[in-house]
Amino acid sequence: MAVRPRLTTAKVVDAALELVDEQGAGALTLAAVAARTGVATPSLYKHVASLAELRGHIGVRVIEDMTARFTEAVLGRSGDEAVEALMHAHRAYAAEHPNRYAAAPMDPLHDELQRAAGAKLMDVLLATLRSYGLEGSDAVHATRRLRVIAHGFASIESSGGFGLPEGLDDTYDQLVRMYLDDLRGQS
Amino acid sequence: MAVRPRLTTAKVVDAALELVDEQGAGALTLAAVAARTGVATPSLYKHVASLAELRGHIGVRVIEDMTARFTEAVLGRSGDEAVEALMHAHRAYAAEHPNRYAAAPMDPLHDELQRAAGAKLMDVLLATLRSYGLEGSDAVHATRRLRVIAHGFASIESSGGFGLPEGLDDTYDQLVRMYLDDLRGQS
DNA sequence: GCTTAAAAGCTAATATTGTTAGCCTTGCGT
DNA sequence: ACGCAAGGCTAACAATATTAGCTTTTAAGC
Repeated sequence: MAVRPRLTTAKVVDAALELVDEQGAGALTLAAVAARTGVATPSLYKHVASLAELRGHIGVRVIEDMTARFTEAVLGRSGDEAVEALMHAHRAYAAEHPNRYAAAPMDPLHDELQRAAGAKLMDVLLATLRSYGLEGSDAVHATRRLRVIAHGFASIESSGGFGLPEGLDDTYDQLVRMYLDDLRGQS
Repeated sequence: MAVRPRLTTAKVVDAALELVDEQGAGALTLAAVAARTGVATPSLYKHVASLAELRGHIGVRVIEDMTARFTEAVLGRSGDEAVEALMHAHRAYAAEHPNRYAAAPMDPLHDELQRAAGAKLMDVLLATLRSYGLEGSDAVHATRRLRVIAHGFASIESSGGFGLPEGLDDTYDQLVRMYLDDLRGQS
């Protein structure tokens, strides 16, 4: 055989994400990833310690992707405009990759990679709220409220929990406005 | 008479829920349920069509439980008081059974049982908002916003996604107040 | 009271998956 | 040129979901 294009952990995660996007988290199996990467199943263990660890990598990747998207959305904006852009970027990501979003765990606390990725995401949220001049625990609470709304909506929408998608844009706009009003009133 | 304590679908679901509560959704296996019910694994198929169907039953049960709790919480109250009671009941249920809550799907659309259970839950939400005099799509949007907040918070809290639990009561109170203010302002 | 048929259990068997062990080859560093 | 580690492979094992078919119990009808 010629020079084989060697596999890497990143490529394994790529294939796994494709699989999840296309067929849902339940279809994430080492056998399927192996088939997609053109390799025998046990060979994957040279790049990934276990299926559980692969899931962890997926979580990290999703958080990193979201961080990148949110950062881009927020660049050059501040105040309400930035918060709106951030929240719409959140919804857009979940809408583009519903299975992936549903698969990513909300508790990135299992290993150091996840913790670090989660911390970076949190930094973007905090920075986005910076112009509101929130201090200490006020900033923490405001960040949590933002997460609750963005994740709550994305979670329900991406799993089809709203039933008919009719008027969902309006619902989300109302949520964004509610949050902004609250930020203002809280002062 | 109960010459022999026969197994029933409900008892299988009971055992499955215990298992999920104690060891998480990942530990839900037919073998484990069989062990807990004192029966050989294949015998479970006399009461449940498949593991997937068992998961569906679990979803229905969770929705029914929540409906009962919410109904009780809301009885004899109206307006802001009712909404507060409902939202706190939601959080309490998820906090008492975090694994179960995380395991229950947000899209009860797979079979008729799930759809019916979901509709009943929705009826309670709509009834709770009745005293605000919302009509048509306004009521739909208000219900959705309520779900987003309650589920978003419960989802993150039950999976440990908030990190330190410090001040979570305050965060939730702020969310409840934000929603009530929004309901008022929307009028 | 006896018969019988379905309900509910069991064992055996199969396919799929995660995982480990051990071998073989390739290509890079020296 | 050569050795060795990285990265692939096959074989093997345990656990699981699921199916098939047998046996026993239960309850109902006569």
